[in-house]
Amino acid sequence: MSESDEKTEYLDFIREAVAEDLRIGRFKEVHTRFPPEPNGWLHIGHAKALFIDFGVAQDFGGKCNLRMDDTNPEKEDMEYVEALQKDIKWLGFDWEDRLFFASDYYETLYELACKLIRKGLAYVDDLDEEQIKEYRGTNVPDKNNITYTPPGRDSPWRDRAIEENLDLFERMRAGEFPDGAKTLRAKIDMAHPNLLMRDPVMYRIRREPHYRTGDRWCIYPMYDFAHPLSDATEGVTHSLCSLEYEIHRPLYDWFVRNAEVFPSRQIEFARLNLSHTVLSKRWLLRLVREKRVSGWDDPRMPTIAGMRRRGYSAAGIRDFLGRIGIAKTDSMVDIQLLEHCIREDLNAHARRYMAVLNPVKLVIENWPEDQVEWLDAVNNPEDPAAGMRKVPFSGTLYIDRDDFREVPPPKYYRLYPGNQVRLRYGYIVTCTGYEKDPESGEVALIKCSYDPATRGGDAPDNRKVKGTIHWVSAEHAVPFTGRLYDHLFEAERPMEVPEGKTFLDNLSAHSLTVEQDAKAEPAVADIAAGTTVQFERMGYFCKDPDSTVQRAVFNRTVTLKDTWAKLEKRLQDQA
RNA sequence: UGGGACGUAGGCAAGCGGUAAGCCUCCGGAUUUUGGUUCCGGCAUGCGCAGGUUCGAAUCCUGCCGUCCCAGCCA
Repeated sequence: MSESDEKTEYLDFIREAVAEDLRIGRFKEVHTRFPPEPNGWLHIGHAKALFIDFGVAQDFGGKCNLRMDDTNPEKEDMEYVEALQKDIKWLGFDWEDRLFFASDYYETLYELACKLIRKGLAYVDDLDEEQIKEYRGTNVPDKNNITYTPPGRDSPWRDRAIEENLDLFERMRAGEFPDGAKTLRAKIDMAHPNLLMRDPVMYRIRREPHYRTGDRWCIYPMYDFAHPLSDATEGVTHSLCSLEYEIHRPLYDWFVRNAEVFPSRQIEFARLNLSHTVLSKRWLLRLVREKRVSGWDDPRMPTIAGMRRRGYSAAGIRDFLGRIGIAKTDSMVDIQLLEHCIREDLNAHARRYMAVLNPVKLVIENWPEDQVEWLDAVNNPEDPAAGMRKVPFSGTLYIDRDDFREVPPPKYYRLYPGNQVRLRYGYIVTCTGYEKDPESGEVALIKCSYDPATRGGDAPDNRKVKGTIHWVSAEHAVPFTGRLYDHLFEAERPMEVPEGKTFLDNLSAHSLTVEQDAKAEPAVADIAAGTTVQFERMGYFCKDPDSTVQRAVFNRTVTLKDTWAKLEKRLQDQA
């Protein structure tokens, strides 16, 4: 940025705060972290956090760590650690050699807990779960049966001697007490208006093997204690997290201050909500467990793995993340913005091919018998460097059923009896008739005549041909399965359901349509799994790993914008 | 109820006392061998509401209303 720039570049509120911290010398550098718990797959909501954590560090010349926030042995697994890394890497974020685990800090954390005990700021409590809740003074109904929050009461064990606490805590670690028998609590203020400050639990006893530390520990630190101190041991300057942790900040600061560690600053932003889907591990897990989708990487899932399989590009996702902004307002982003970003990226980079999803045969009656012509086709009109390819043309083709009508609706300018249309890169043809299957009543065959002077699609006489449709030569066609995906939920906000219903009732009935009989031009056979291409006029498609040598499977990533479909619907609604 | 936050267009989101950026959606129109792309144009006399301060308020003050979050030995 030159100094002559009148307008300073816009900084979101986090970058503004970070810049200020640097300016006043609160920190000398910027160091952030992305702290997932390895108990689920990464979704687009996490990607927003990733984008902020890594983005802020990068913008200020700092670093961002990847830290597995694994302090709960009941839910975490190495499988997730690996999946998480794969997805983060794929999205384009690089933590270099800084992959850390909160579980590596258990010893440090234990020492810090002892330090707090020695300072008289933590104690071993014998109260059980129910009692702790009761003493905390929450959810108490008053005489009018309205719940209110009276001040809590001190635990009878709150004033144990320091030596006794130290001894008990050591014995907790040594495994002398059964699960849940004792906890270590911070001694703060049982009358604090913020319930989190009413002597929060720091350690619980859980005899559960941890995926990394095995059975070395039977006590595990709680998030509120472990997180600020993990940040501190990594020298994290800015601990960025979502809004629901705002209320935890006083606690975060309390631990930092009293444990006398590096003073990381927590800043909260609004998490992402996306229309027509759900973004919570709990609900996504339920979709998987109840087999409403094929797995965490089902192309309909808002997981990164799902989007990758669907054909979304990392660049498109990153573009989206950059456009939604960062603020503290609870908001819900229209999924159409995501789709727009994906289309924009794919439009520039995806190769074009011709493929027919729902084929109907078209015969050119005046085509020389058995003749095949290999015509030139552009690979990507947005990118001349992508070059050209040859496409075989013959007298028997497939076209999409939707490109022919027995009686055309208003404004329809594709094929219908008497009308002419251009076969892309091929010839201009005129529909001379059609045949129907007597059983089904479906159109079985479309007859056309072609104009030999229009090879390649040009009209030498400059006649106006409004429609251009795609096609596939029948004898050269490569069969494939098309999986057409749509929004998982029809409702914009799937979680908003009437009494007695659940979000599962909002699941869309047509989030997946399978086309078993699709046909593509021969070049499609060479596409590698995982590659996203455009099937002209139909949309972007990604070759699925389920593909076999005999049969390719393509997932529809996203449709092209379809002005005609919109127009037709409007005309139908009017009628 | 107590505590913590947030309200600018259909959806996001700038704005930081000088007269409402931008993006998506939507609606027009031009170009087009993808009804795609691209390009032009339209879309808040108004910033949750009501008062107040000021020459001037989305920005400052007061009061109200609405929405979200917390009340796990989850993170």
